[in-house]
Amino acid sequence: MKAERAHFFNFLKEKGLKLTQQRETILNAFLKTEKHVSVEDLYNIARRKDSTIGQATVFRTLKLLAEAEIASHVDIGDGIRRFEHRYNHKHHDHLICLKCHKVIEAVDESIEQRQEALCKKFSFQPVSHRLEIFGVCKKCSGKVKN
Amino acid sequence: MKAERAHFFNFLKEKGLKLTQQRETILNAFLKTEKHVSVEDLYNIARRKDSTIGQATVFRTLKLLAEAEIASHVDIGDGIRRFEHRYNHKHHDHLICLKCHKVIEAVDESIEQRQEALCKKFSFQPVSHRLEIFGVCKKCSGKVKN
DNA sequence: ATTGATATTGAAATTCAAAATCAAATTATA
DNA sequence: TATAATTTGATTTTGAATTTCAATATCAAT
Repeated sequence: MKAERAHFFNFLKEKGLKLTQQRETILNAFLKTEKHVSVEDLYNIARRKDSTIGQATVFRTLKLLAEAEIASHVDIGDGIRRFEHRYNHKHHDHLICLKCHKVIEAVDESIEQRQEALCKKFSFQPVSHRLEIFGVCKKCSGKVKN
Repeated sequence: MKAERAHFFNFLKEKGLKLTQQRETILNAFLKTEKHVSVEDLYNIARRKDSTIGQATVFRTLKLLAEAEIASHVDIGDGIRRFEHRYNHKHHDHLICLKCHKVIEAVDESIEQRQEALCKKFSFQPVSHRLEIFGVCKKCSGKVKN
């Protein structure tokens, strides 16, 4: 978490951008949560530290965090853009529960390898990828109804 | 294509819905194109057959086609919902070119199998999944610039 | 073919997240 | 601390998705 902060401060400096209280507050809030947050989610969290922070600033700071490769987008299929930690986090796939909306992060090396092979087959140079599996998690499949 | 039409007509009947000229025109237009179309794309295509058709009807008909499992959603990452053929089409992954936006459809059985295994590991019951690989296609990577 | 109950249509309005605007406030550098 | 540049937050705007509603079309039963 120290490293992310240093990385972000450096990123700002290199871009000629300024380190503001708001950006720091928002970064800290983002780093502290392990959830997949939307702009609004993080806005509500950050506001607890500084009630004057605006949605627009959260929106813009998340964009910067994505540029700085500290955050990345996640789409869990509900049309709302969410963000997750990226800095020093390995790529992973998502298992998304359709009932409780929990998101499980999973890695499978052999899937990754097969993807590479698939790309080679089409002479396609992969830049990024995403795998989302929608279904019912263990907890929810135990329940009788809903 | 005959089969899809029969399937859709049957779907409508079972739901107590009506077969209208517009729905038929839109279905035909959808079946004829092999592209990944947005509502607007299909609206423009369908309008060539019947200039009085409205966007809302195309929107609603595509929704019905998705319910009837004739169409399914594709998200190529630009925030616009597109649709592709689903009826009697096997599940496939997408290789999406970031430069020319071409979409390659690919299937890899071993990836599918590994996904199943991954779900088992988490006692997760998969319902659907999607794999999108973003990168540069063969054609575009040959070019010197852009 | 006609009827009548019900579904559908298209134009327009609404919704809602994402993005842009702008005057006032803040920051970094000299 | 003065200055130039960036940032902020309230607000507005955008644009795709979705809904509304009065007029129209469909279809099963006459």
